[in-house]
Parts: sequence; structure tokens; C-alpha cells
Amino acid sequence: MNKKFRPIKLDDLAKQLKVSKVTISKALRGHPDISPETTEKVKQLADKLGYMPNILARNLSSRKSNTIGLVVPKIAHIFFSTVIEAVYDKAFENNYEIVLTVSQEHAERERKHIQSLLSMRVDGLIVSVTQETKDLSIYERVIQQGVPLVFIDRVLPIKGVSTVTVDDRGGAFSAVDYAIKKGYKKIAHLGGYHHINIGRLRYEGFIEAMNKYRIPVNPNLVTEGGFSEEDGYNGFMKIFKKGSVPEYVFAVTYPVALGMYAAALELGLKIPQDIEVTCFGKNSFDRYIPSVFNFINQPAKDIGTEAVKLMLDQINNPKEFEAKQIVLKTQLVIKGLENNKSFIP
Amino acid sequence: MNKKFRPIKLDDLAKQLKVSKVTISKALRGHPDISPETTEKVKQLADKLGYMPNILARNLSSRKSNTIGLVVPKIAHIFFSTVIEAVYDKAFENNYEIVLTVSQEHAERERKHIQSLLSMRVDGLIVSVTQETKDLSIYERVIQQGVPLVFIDRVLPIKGVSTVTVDDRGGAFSAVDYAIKKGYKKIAHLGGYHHINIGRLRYEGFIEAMNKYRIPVNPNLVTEGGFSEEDGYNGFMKIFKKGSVPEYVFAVTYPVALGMYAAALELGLKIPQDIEVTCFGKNSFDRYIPSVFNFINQPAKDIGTEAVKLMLDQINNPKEFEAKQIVLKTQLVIKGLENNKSFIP
DNA sequence: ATGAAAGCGCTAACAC
DNA sequence: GTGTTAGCGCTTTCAT
Repeated sequence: MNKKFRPIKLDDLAKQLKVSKVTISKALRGHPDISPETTEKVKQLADKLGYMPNILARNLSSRKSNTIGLVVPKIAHIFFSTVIEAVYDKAFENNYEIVLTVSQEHAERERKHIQSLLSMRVDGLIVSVTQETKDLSIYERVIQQGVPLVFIDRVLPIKGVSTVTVDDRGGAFSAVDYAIKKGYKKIAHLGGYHHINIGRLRYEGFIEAMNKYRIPVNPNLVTEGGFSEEDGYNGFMKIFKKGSVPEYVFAVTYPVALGMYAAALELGLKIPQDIEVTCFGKNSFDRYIPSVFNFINQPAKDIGTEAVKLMLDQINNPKEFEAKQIVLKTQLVIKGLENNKSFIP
Repeated sequence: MNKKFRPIKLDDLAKQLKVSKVTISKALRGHPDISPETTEKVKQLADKLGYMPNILARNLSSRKSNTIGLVVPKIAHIFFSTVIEAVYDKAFENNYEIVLTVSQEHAERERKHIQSLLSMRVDGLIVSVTQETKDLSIYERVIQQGVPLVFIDRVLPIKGVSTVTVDDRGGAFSAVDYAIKKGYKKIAHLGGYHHINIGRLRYEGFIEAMNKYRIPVNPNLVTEGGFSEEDGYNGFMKIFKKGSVPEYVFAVTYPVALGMYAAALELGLKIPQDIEVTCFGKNSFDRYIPSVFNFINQPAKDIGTEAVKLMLDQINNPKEFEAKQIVLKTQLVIKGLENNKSFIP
């Protein structure tokens, strides 16, 4: 039991077939140098013996890893898990491996992960930064090392980097535009940090709509914070304690809306009867069951898919590379009031 | 722009410090061979020059990767994304890397991933199998190669493999026991495939409870299928078309319950007023907002954490290894009827 | 305490 | 078509 099993290597195959290991190596990779018959023989033997190439050796030797590093702030949130899954699927389709790391919203952890990924010599890096990332130095290093980099959703202002985002400002605008047209005056925004694009742009979209209709922005109804349930809870409590109860809340993310919902519940306020809520992103089962929130639909899958496409482009045609900024359309989906029997389990 | 940057290597440091690269290598890893002063000097220079060890070379040479492969059927479901996140956290804590792959419930893809992972020479494998996995051969190979293996949640009947699961049978029993005590007679089970443990054991728990109280099991109220929303939807529709409307549904997973909910909605049935529902697992925000389903709480985080612990144990003490079966307790949480105002957004 | 030699398993470049 | 020669960048003996 558990006897020290030595994996088969090229040499072993070479000896058995009485050819050189180069022949084996080429045959296994379908190199045109090798005759079809030899190739066939080699493959059969490899199969029979259960040969598995040592990827470490291969990558070391070829200076190519066929691997893309992926760095995200969270996994256990539907937006990210959907993006991640799409990245995996698209990469798999193209015979690329993904090495995923999670920063848990800690900039320092993010740094470490990127270092590891560079150490692994990944062929490229797809990153969505933490809500606290401010130091750009590690990314400048990535670029300096010539490692392709694509930011998704949460991006940093660095020249020459491709990005895949959604129309944050436009989405936000439409959510608030809708509210104003519906006649709401007391409109709140539970916002994200302004030092990061999604926080800033969604805030700007909110302001833009308010300005368009000359609705004064009540600072007591606007918060700036993180993107989690807790932030939503705290944000709404803060607003409530200032004595203002909004008629409408535009939340920067779905988790923030959830946190806000919990706070409202505690305060005896009903959603959507007392307060109508719209957020960026949505739950995972809106296909099945109507939501009590309106939401701005973010094409999470497409973000992942497009990011991989950009990455592969850049890896395969480094010469012609130029940074692209892909901005995907969002869509406002109204669900709340007309369907106020709607549960979501 | 993008000039071909050659990463610094041990030799470069060695030359600058006029010592051998062995000294550098040891110093960097804090090897006791090297004097504190030298170590300090080396580390400083490495820092200054932004040295990053080439992990591929290191792993190839040391035959150790400090990496654990993780294979799951899905990412974008709260149960798995929570488990995954916990695995990442625990591994990070112990300076291990995780390489995650997703089978998307396809046995063939699972096979390929495991091959890749073995090719990468991961130090161990944590796996939750697909709903269609039946062929054990790849796992037997893993074991034969002496690669530590831990199954989580969905396990295969292979001797000598550690597993981390929850008390599936007991959890199921409690859900049905509760229903019977409450007086329900028409009790349905939207079940999972019996060839996989969670499907089989949850079914058995259901049967056990029914038998205990001598309630006849109506085959028209029992289904066997997959674990997704779609399966829940189809399962309930099938039951309904047979003319039976249950008073109580015990669903094998949360996604199945969601699908069933959607079907009920279409059929004009109200949850929980018309049908009370209990499922294994839960949504991601039950901490914030009451659910319309009762649920059997699965400690998803603990599953991930315990799996990594088992894995590290096995990696670090291969001699004393013996397979352990960890079975975590579940807990029935009743939410439905007494709180029928409960939304979940 | 430090270093020289050997090699991890593979691929690239160039012969033949 | 096939093989030879050199590494890839690191870690391991094993000397010194």
C-alpha cells in the first residue's frame, strides 16, 4: 500500500520505444516533425503506461505556462462567483488553466497573491481589485515585467491596461432617472468608496440624474462605504439616525441592498411598500423567482468571457497589442412594487 | 515600452554579493546553515531588486509544490462558493496555494482536471464529485500515485480516503420527523441521484422517518434527479402532473427548492402557505433576512476548513496517515409558517 | 558556514 | 524524420 510510485517520464517511454526522448516529446505534442506512425505508437504507449507530462518541467523549459492568474476580492458572492465560473469556462474552452486567488478585500493579501502568481510565471493576470486598493506599484511591476493584465469590474487608473467593465454611470443614472420620473423626491444613495471606479461612477450617475431634474441632493441621504451586506446595514442605519427616511434607495451593490433590507426590517420598514429599492447586480435566482428589489443587470458572465478573450488576444498577439476598454451595457429591471407579493426564498 | 524584462534570478543575486547561489537560496528560505548577517544581507538585496523565486523551478527541483488541487462541480452556488472560500482561507493561513478547477457537473471534465492537477504535481487533492461520476478509476490512480485525497460533501465509496461530510441521513430524518409531528401526511421528497451519497442518504433519512411513524410513502410524491434549480422545477412539475399536491416538500438541496418554488409559483401555489418546504442548505443571506424555506443548516465553511486540515495532516505525516471520516452535525432551522411575511430579496 | 556538482523533467535549437 | 546538445532556475547532497 502506498508504495513509492515513481511517475513515468519521457525517458521511460523513449527507452521502451528505442527512440530519443525528443521524439517522444514532439510526438506527444503532435509536432509535425514526427511521422504519423511514430506519433501513433508513442501515444499508445503513453496511454497504456499512464504517462502524465510534468507540467512544471514543461513550463519551466518552455517559459510558457498556459495559465492565467485570476484575482478577485470575494468568491462567495453571486456576482463574483458567476464571473469566476465564466472565466473558468472560457479558459477551459481554450485549453488554458486558471489559478484563482481571493484577496478577501485585503490589499495586502492581493499583493501577495499577485507576487505568487508572477512567481508561478502565469501568462497573464485578470484582476478585480479590493475595495481598499490604492497602491498601484505592484501593477506597475506586472506591466513592466511584460505580463498581460486585464482589469475587470473594479479597475485601477493605469495606462495601457485593458479593462472590462459595465456602464456604471449610465446604469446608475437610469435607476435614479426612473425614481424621479416616478415622482420620488427623497432619494437615497448607499454608495461605494469613491476612490474606486464602481463607487465613483455609480455615485456620479446618481448625481447626474438628480441634477438633470434639479432635485437637490440631501447629504444626509448619501453614504460612502464598502460593498458588503454590513456596509449596507450600517449605511442605512446611519441615514435613519439622521432622521431621514427615504422613499427610494439606490444601492451600489446587491449585498449592500441586502444589508439595507435587514436594517429596514429591524426598523419596521417594509420593502418595497415603504421604500423602493434598486441595486446594481442581483440575486442568483431571479430567473426563477421575482425579486423585491429592482436591479441594474450586470452581465457577469460576459465580463468573465470578454476578459479571457482580451487576455488571449494579448497573449497571442503581443506585437499588435493595444489596451482596450470594453464597457458592457446594463439594463434596469423593475420588479418591486407591481409585484409586492414577491418573495425570494 | 514593454521591453523584454528578464526576471532576476538567484545567480544575479549571487554575483552581486559574491557568494554562491546556494547560499542565496538557503538564506532566502531562512535555512539555519546561513549566518544571520548573510541572511539579512541577502534578503535586503532580494527585496531591493524585487527578486521573485521561480516557483516552477523550485517545485520541480524540490518535488514539492505547496499546492493543493481543489475540484468542485460548481462555483456559482452559495454552498460551493462558501466551501471554496473557506478552503482558500485555510490554505492561505498555512502558506499553501490552491488550484481550483470546476467540473460543471461533467464527469469527463472532472477527469481532465484531475489529470492536469496531477501533472502539476499538486501535493494533494480535495474533491467533490459531479452528480454523474461513476467511474472510480481516476481516483484509484490518484491513490496509487500516493497523492493524498480528501472527498468533501459528495464522496465516492473508495477505501482509504478521508472524507468530510455532513450528517445527511440525520438531517433528512429531522426534516421529515418535524413534518410528521406537525401532522402532515402528504409529504414529498425531491431527491437527488441515489448513486451518490448525498442523494442516497438524504433519501434514506426521509424513508426512515416515514417508516418510524408508519406513514406510507407515496411513490408519486418522490423523485430522483440532479441537484440544480432545473431539477427541482421539473421534479415538482412531474409530481403535480401526477395529480398529487403535497402539503410538505423536503428538497435535497437549496437550488432544488428554488426550482420547486418557481414551479409552485407558476401553478398558483403559495409557499409557505400552501406548501411548507424544507431543504438542505440555504441562501447566502439568512443572517440578514428570514427565509420562506425551512432549512437544514450545513456548515459549509467548516467543511472547507476541516478538509484542508485533514489534507495538511496527511501531507505532513504520511507515515501515520489513516483515513478519517469527519461527519459534521447539521441543524434544522424552521422559518416558514410562523413568519409568513418573510421576503427574501 | 559556505560552495561545487548534479539533476529535477522537459523543450528549443540546431544538427544529421 | 530523428537525435544531440544545452539549458530552464532552482534545490539537493556532499565536500570543504
